[in-house]
Amino acid sequence: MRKINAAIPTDRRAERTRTALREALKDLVTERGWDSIGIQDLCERANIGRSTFYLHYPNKDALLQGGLDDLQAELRRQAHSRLVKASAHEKAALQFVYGLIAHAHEQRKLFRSLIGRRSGYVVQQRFREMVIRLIADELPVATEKISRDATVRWLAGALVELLSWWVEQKTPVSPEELTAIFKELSQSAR
Amino acid sequence: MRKINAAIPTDRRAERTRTALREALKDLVTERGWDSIGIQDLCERANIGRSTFYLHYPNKDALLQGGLDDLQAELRRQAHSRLVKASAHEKAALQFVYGLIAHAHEQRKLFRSLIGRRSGYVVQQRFREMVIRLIADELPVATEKISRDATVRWLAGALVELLSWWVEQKTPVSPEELTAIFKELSQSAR
DNA sequence: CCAATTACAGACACATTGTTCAATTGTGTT
DNA sequence: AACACAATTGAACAATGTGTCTGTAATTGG
Repeated sequence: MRKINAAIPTDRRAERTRTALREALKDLVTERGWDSIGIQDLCERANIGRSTFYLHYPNKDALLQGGLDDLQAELRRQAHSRLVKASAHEKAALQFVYGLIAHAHEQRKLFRSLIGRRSGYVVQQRFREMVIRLIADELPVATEKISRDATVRWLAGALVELLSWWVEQKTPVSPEELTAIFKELSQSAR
Repeated sequence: MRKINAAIPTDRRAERTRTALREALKDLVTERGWDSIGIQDLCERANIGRSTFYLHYPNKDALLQGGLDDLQAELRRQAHSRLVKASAHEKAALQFVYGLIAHAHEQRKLFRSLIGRRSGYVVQQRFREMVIRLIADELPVATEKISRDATVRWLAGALVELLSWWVEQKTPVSPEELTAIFKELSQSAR
């Protein structure tokens, strides 16, 4: 293993290289999914020497890590702002759900690659973990006999899978409809 | 690609190599997860020549698929026999759920590697597809406005994720309890 | 401007994959 | 038991990808 300067890049070149790589990753994931992408491809797309890649990241996964952190941060921001704007009686749980769905709608192609059939393990896994965290934050504390953890996981799995179905759908279901469907189906969790 | 005789093997040797390979897969997945397993490893563990592998399966995935197909068939059989024995008022759908959960309970370690955090993308994907197929078969035809496909995916995602949670749990929840939890949570789908 | 950092191309050893082939062994059948 | 046939084997092969290391050139921050 080599020493990686994964900390805050001060040099403009490093900055450029990294953003170029992230853009390339996003593009390629959108086009071809995760698994078929090699480091070669990334570097070519990013116009970067292959050996340069290893100066920044030890492998593909490490590169992905950063990108998903960004996505998660954005989703959290969205969820929060929507929550603030929501009227009082709308302040039910799972407000972020619509935010997530809307976001998936806007970036349909990206999400198709993120959670669709062609995506890769790391991506799906991280995405699901993210949704689990989001739900864990927003789900009201259960008083029933069913374990809260179990409910969270159950709900997250359902949401992610439903999203993955939706994103590959050809006939359009509106984000509002999908949100309604999900809430209708998942009402037992309240 | 090569021609694969995936049909019913009449020759004992073929039979033996296949079961040996499946056993090896099961063992290795349990020990090391999916990703780190190479075809080399499989053959060594199964005591099989590497070129022999390709006479039966084109790649790792195909081997896995075969195993999962068996599991699916077995679960279907179980579900059917349960359904026959069930009393009239018990004849709810999704009879296979308990079978799946019980199976996961018996082979906890295997399932942990199959659908747990350390598993690989292909495995999770194939497993989920299997569950989707099972649910699609057993879910009563919906008459409501919610798309049946959506419901199926929603339910499958929930079940798989719940299983994945359960299998990594330390404090024991019994298979019966888990089945109850799942049905309780998912009752909106009826 | 200068010293330090970063990028680069190319080459290297290494691992893995999937294919081919001739020779050998095991099987089902008669 | 003998036969024809199917499966297995090990070895060799090209192709691909990975991670490392080099010397050199370019860019940067101070």
